[in-house]
Amino acid sequence: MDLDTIRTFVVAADAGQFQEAAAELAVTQQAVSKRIAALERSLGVRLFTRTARGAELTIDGQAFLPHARELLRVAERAVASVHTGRRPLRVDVLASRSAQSGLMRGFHRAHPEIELDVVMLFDIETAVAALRSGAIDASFRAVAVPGRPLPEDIESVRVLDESLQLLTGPAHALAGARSVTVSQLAGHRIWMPGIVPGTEWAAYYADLVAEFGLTIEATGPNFGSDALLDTIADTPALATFMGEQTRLVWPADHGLRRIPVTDPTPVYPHSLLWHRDNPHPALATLRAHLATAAAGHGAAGTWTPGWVLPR
Amino acid sequence: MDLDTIRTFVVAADAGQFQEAAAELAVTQQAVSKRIAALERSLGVRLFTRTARGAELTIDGQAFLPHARELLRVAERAVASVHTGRRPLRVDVLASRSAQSGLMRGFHRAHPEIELDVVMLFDIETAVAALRSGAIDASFRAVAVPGRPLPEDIESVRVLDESLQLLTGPAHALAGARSVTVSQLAGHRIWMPGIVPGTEWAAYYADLVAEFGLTIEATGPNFGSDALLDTIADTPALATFMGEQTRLVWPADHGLRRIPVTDPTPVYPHSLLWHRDNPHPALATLRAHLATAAAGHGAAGTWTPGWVLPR
DNA sequence: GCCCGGCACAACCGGTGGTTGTGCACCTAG
DNA sequence: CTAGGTGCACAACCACCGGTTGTGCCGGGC
Repeated sequence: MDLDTIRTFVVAADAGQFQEAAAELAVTQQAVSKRIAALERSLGVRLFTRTARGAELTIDGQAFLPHARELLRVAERAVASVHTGRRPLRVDVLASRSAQSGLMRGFHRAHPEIELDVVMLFDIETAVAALRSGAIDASFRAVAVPGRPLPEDIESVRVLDESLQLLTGPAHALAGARSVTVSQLAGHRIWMPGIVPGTEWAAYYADLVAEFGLTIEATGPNFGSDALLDTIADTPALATFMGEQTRLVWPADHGLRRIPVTDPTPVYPHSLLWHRDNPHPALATLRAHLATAAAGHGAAGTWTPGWVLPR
Repeated sequence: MDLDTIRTFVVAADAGQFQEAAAELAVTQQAVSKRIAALERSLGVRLFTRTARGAELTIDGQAFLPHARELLRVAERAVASVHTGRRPLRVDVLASRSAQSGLMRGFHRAHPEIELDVVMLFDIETAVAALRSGAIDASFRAVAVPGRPLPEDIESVRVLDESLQLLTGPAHALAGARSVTVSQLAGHRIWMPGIVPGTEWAAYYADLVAEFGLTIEATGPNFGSDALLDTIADTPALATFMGEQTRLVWPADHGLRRIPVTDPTPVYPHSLLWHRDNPHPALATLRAHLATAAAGHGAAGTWTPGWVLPR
């Protein structure tokens, strides 16, 4: 199916005749006739009834028309999404089910008129490069990693502290606990496949390990969260960390437990990053929205790495 | 832009390599390569970075991907809309801004999961034929026109009584009235272009004229509601009837007045029609919805033609 | 360093989709 | 009733798009 054909259908439906549609599309009447005939053949229904003074929509044609218009609208938005200049606000998040996506959903609910595109970059270095090049407009990252200060043309504001929770299977030694302290975790194996050395999240967990003497294993390839949850559910000796706001997709609950961690509660500090000179009008709206929506975090009894800037 | 190309892009993005995408699409790797290259050329951006073990999305590619998926979803729905068997519920309404559209909007709000297609047929005869052929699933019409009884396989229920209002320009003699009685309208010219003899709405207005001695002119071609409103606004001697729930689109208010009519208030009786044997599951939902939403009409002091069945 | 996996380029070819030319049906005016 | 005009469809022709096969190049891994 070809969008030119769809457009031809819409123009012909609006014009009420093929002749005029052909003129508008700068092709011959015969070409319009053939396009419509091909579309009708591929759909298996008649879209127009041909009359002596034009062509009018059949019932099927009337039903199809709004869908055809929608198709053209979506196509236009798709093209605009990669068109430099007045494109949707492009935001980099950690993962599609992370707390950051929750923030973006909240922003979308508050400003449904603002077009958004969400991408997921590798690490803060990639994100900063993308911000500077204009490839993205904003990024959620943990900032101020030692040895990797933000360039001065990149600004940031801390928008959300997310508590970490322990995720275990039903047979894990701590599965029955209402909550666990960090010191209780020493000696337990915590498995976090997919941690890549050199990234800002690796730095976060490295600090967590160093400060509290935890055992975090990053071994094995990351086969996705499904495989991770599968293994956690079936392996009594393994647990993992997960943000409290992470939305798990777990068809039948395999007995997974989400257990709060205390004394102190490790929190992951999400900051919004943007380029000082980014002119996208929606960026200011996003910043304003997050400024209001992000209150009430950073409580006592929590832990972040020492390099995290105060709020 | 070709939807096959879009599908190729999505499959390649999911697969992470052209080779596998080609196998899934049953074409050669070279064909995929050419399709992607053509898409990139037409969009003016690079969508994939080619690596030694496949192709991964660029930032632009990541931004484009959800739009591409949406495009395929919309295309699928478009095809389904004309596909016999498990297609959206297809409802015939009088006009896109009529009270019936309001009912359908309410239904859609109550049941957003039900797919709807709205068409506008010529008159009740066409609608009944379309109901019997299965081309539509339901129709809003005024029923029981003399000499045109419903076939026994078509069922109906009265769902909404809509009061008529007088619409005048600012210079009309009645423009200042808070309300007018039907008898006051005698002698005034009421203009309703587009009334086609033989239709059920023509029968309604014919009865209205006969009963109260009004003057309704149906002269002149119907150039659409914009042209009608334009003329009404500028012509002191002309007024027209309009349903109280009709949504007017009138950029800058040209001083149009909507004046209630009383003693009695003419109301247009909207009934829902459907075929006795129509198996569409959403049809029962629509009937149930309208049964609850349609209460509180049919008040005293209103008028309908004698042939209208009691509620 | 060699092999292998994966993408791109080249050459070739068939079919799709455009054009011009023409016929036919229907409406309308005289 | 007929003649003319309008508008769509069919036929023939042709160019180019989009597929194939064949091959080269690049990068990673044993």
